[in-house]
Amino acid sequence: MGVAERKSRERAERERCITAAARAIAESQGWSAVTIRRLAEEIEYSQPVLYSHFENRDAIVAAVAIEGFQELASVLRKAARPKADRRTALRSLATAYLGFTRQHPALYEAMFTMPTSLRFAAADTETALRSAFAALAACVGQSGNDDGIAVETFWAALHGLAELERSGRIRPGARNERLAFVVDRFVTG
Amino acid sequence: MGVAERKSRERAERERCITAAARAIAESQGWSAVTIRRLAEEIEYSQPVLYSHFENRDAIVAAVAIEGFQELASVLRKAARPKADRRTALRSLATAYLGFTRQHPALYEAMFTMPTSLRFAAADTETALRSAFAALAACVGQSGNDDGIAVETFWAALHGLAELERSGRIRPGARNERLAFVVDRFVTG
DNA sequence: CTTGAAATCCTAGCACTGCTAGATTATCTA
DNA sequence: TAGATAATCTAGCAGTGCTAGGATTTCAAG
Repeated sequence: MGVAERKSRERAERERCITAAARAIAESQGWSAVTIRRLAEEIEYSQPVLYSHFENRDAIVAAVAIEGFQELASVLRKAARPKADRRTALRSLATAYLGFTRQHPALYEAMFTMPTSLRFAAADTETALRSAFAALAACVGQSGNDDGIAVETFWAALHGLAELERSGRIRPGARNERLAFVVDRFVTG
Repeated sequence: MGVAERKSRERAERERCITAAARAIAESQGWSAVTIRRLAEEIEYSQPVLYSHFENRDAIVAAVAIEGFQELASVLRKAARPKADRRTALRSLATAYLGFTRQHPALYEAMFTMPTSLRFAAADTETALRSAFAALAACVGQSGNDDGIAVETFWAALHGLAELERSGRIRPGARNERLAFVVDRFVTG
């Protein structure tokens, strides 16, 4: 009896629709426009249906964030293809990271700025986050026994640049100079 | 007739109470607990009175953020007292910055994470923000004609560390190592 | 094909939010 | 003391996340 499979497939598809709608609305009108009623209207179901898929609104944001971590990991892996020297490798990585944050600001917001409960979420979060971090670590590497200090710090520098740029606290014109500067600090790592 | 002066003094005092209450509630229960009704109850006035002081809720958050920028500038200025070498100066600055973010997480959140409209706010924001930035620049300095690139990047590194640490994305135990690492990258600036 | 159970879904509503119009009260001037 | 002005409150709107309980559909057994 394939009826159970069909139902579960339809459920999965509907769940995909919910996160897709949430992401689309957030990216075009901000996360405050992502309301349960709006999402329900979008998928053409009543509001309570959403709560059979997600525990609450934050869980929807978290689901989108996990998507984001997976995509970021993929982007970083592609950017970290073995390059000639360390400088161009780091530059490629940093460019990819900052490009991602600029192309998907709402997604990045869901990943880092929004829900404080995300770090306690399902194991998916952990693995997706670790995957993205691993992509960073593979490129930044660790000199001697620094135990990932360099990777964490490099990540923090990129994240800080992304956030300050997004909020308009640093000059957008000097973007490339800052990128070159931060890469320069880390080539001799 | 000092009646007008008294009234304006009382108004200013009440305004101070509002931001103080907002800040206190935010720091103890998060910004989501800072509601207009709650603030009204706190200052023992009805809700509409708040709107004779601030245009909307965001303006209250912005007012708290400005306070934060002023305090951060003060903290950084104190930490940037002329030291022997550049390394200890940078280390003192970074320690002060990260200490501030840890001691006033909600305040820092209002300053950087929360309202996207803050950068367009009153001139007070600009001056307060510039003041804090100047305190950073005075210590980091700029080698040659980099036009503040080093300062912006250093700031971004600190901000990134603060955010990733707050959200539990990097190990809290390695805090000092990261601080030493980032300072190390910038001594030869 | 019909029937009863089970899964599915929707209507209606609660408590809360930011915000505001209009009535009410207090305050000061003449 | 009377009138005008300023200050304040009451009551309510539209919207939010979320949920209980009833209605509907779906499916398996007779």
